[in-house]
Amino acid sequence: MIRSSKRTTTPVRTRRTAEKRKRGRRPIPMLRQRIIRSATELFGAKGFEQVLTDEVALHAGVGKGSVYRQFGSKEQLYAATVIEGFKQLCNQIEAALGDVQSDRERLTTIVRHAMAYFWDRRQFFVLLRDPTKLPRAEETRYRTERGHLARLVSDVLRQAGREGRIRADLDYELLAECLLGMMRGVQRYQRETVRLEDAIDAIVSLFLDGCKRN
Amino acid sequence: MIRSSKRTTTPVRTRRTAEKRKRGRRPIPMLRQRIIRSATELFGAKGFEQVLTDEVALHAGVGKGSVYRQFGSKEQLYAATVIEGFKQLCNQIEAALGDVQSDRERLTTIVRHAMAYFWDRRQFFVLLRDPTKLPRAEETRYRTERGHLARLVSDVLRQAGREGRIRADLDYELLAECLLGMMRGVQRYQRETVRLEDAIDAIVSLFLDGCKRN
Amino acid sequence: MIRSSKRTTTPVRTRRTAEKRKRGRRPIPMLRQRIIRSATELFGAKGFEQVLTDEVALHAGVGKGSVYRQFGSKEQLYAATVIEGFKQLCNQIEAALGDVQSDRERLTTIVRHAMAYFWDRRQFFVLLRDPTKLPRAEETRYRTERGHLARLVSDVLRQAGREGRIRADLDYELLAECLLGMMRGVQRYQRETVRLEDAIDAIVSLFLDGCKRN
Amino acid sequence: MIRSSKRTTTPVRTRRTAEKRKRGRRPIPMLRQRIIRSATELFGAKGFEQVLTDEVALHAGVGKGSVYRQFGSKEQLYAATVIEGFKQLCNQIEAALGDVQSDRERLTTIVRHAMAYFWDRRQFFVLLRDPTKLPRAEETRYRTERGHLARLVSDVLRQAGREGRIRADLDYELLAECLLGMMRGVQRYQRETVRLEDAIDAIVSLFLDGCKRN
DNA sequence: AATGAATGAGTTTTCATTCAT
DNA sequence: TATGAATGAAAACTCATTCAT
Repeated sequence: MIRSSKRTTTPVRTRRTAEKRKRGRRPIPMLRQRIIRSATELFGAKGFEQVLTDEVALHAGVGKGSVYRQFGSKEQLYAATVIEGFKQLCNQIEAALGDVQSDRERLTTIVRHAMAYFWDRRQFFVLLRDPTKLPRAEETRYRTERGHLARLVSDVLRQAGREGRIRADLDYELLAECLLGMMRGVQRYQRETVRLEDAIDAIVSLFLDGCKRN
Repeated sequence: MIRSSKRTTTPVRTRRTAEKRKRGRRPIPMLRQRIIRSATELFGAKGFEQVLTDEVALHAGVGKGSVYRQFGSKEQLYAATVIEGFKQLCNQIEAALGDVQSDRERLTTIVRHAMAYFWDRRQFFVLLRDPTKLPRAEETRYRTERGHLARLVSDVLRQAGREGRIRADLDYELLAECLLGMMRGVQRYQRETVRLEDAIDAIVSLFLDGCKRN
Repeated sequence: MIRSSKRTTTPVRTRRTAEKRKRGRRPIPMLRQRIIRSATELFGAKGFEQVLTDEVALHAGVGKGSVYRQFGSKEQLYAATVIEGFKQLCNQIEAALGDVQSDRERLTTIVRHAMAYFWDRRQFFVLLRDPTKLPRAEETRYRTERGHLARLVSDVLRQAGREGRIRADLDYELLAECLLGMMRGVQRYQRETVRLEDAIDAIVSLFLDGCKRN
Repeated sequence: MIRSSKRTTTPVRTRRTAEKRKRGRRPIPMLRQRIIRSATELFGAKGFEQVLTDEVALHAGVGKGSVYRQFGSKEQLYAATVIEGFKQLCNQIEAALGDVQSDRERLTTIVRHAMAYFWDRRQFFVLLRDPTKLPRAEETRYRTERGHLARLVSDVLRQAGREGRIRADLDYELLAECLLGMMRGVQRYQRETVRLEDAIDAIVSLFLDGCKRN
């Protein structure tokens, strides 16, 4: 049955029982979390179509029926997984951004967290092929969360722009996608040939300064 | 099976045209091309797993058996399709680069062609999830062609670097992937909100100059 | 996957009946048996390649998926079917041999049961064309069971030989195959023209006494 | 193109040009013979369903279309092949029987030739699964030729019976099938463990004398 | 007449989803 | 409620047969 890794979760729960949200003994969400965790791992590593529902259930130590009870369909499970991933990542980034001031460091923080997150989930850059197929609610949440990540970047830019440190004639949303795209490109095609820290640095530098000798 | 090496055959064919292609039903002229064209369209629009072999055959106006006779498997058809696409794109770019001098224009040429090519083939940025699954020969050709595209970019950079117009302390291969990644990001997440020409310009400018006010 | 070793499990099952078979939908009682029964009928009548997996499922009143869940492939289903058939036949024969003394009657018993068994399963004399294609375990079990049938014959002969009632200079294994071969030959080419009892008698007499006038 | 083994045929043809039948430059039958020869080899070794029409054509060094032009269908090619095989075998046996007198030697002659013939064509003992599927004409010819082989045996028996050397109360047709069946059984299940000459001897002895000590 | 490229009906197999317990 | 056995629609692939040359 495998009932795999509960890892460090148990002590954590003890430590933070106070945290308002969802700590109050809901029987199902635990199970839901386990599934999402497994799904993240598997989908992230192999991509949507390469993962069987059975695999997720097995890996989560959960009956396959439960996966369907919780998520309704494989597609929705995937959506939930990706959404959850974005949420976590955005939370991490937001928390980390609190301490940081300079534009370069803010962007480095974002890039570092995102690249680290996707380093083991390389397939998540692929994302929902066709969010249109999702139930309306999921589609919206998906777009929202994915947008959130992009907005974290564009917000940094917008502020820098407003405060005159970067050019003001730019489309910050577009630039945000450029930054995310660079990360993906490096992730996919250069992960074997470059050190993560160097990649982060190269990306941020390119983004801020460009290639031109100045 | 037969169908083998076309590489060095070209001169030979010239020599013995009379003896070849004699027995049996003559191949339908552009059959293989027709299939590739349909496959490009369908895979490009919907992605590998969303396309049925039957669809490709139907769309190409060809029997399904012919698809398998020509390509052996759906996976190999996909590989052939993508490889062919890269080849065409690279050819186009190389031809177009002939006329162009400045770095900015060279990069703009590359970006324009690539974005135009993928504009209707958005799924091709996804590419082979797992080239490992291909027969050795296909895998190699795939890596070669994909590499070719990246090299077109890095070559421009390298030259510019050598000639002192851009910084020399950069990893040009990494930067090439950044450029391609930006294109993909914009393609995927901003195609509804931005005009193609603006996107091209934004990407090249960002790449060369960065965001920083100078 | 699970489904594993039934051999030594029997005692265990008795011990822990309560804990097992608890979770999830309970297996449809004789599902596997139902499939084997249908497969026996169809394969026996028409031979391996003439039977569709769908037919077996339909005939068994079972979903096609269940056939694959239980047996993994058509080839393995066939193996299981033949093996099961031999087992049953050998059991029957062994049970029937208990009561019988004379060599002639012992052989008649074997021949009668075997011919009756194959009378409706004429294709089973064909057997596995190429047991090599089976998973190792199945191949072994197949050879074992097929050998078992031959050994039932050769054992009778060996005993008769030891006790001096038949010639001692004979290769009993070879003779066993001769006997089985005769049954098949008659089965296949004379079933329309002879009564079963006469055939049995003719075979046993020929086997023991030969054609020669004495 | 392979144009395979013509072996020792060429000299033989030179030697016996006189032989009336079909030596007179018929353009097509040559081709037909080549196909039948290949088909015999392949069907004999692997069985009907394991052989592809392409294989036969390739092995015969002939276009696949020619196979269809000559035989109409794979099923009919198979029939022709088997019929031809029986014909040859029967001819050989009849020729060889001319010189021989005693019953034992006559049977030995038959068994030796048949076993030798099938030794490399083990699948031919399987024969037509369902001759009913053939066009009427082929079905008839098949039954005739197969019957011919059996009759060669039963004729020997009949004569021996008439002349009082073997028991007269026997069904000679049935016995003939017994003899052929024994050959097949040994062929299939004992070919690894017994020398051909010993098998022949054992079969004939069993057939004539039975197992019983006399 | 001979050839082999093209074809598509027919099969096996997979796997998301359902459902009895 | 949670489970995993059962299901069958969907898909890839094969190969006997056809047909243009």
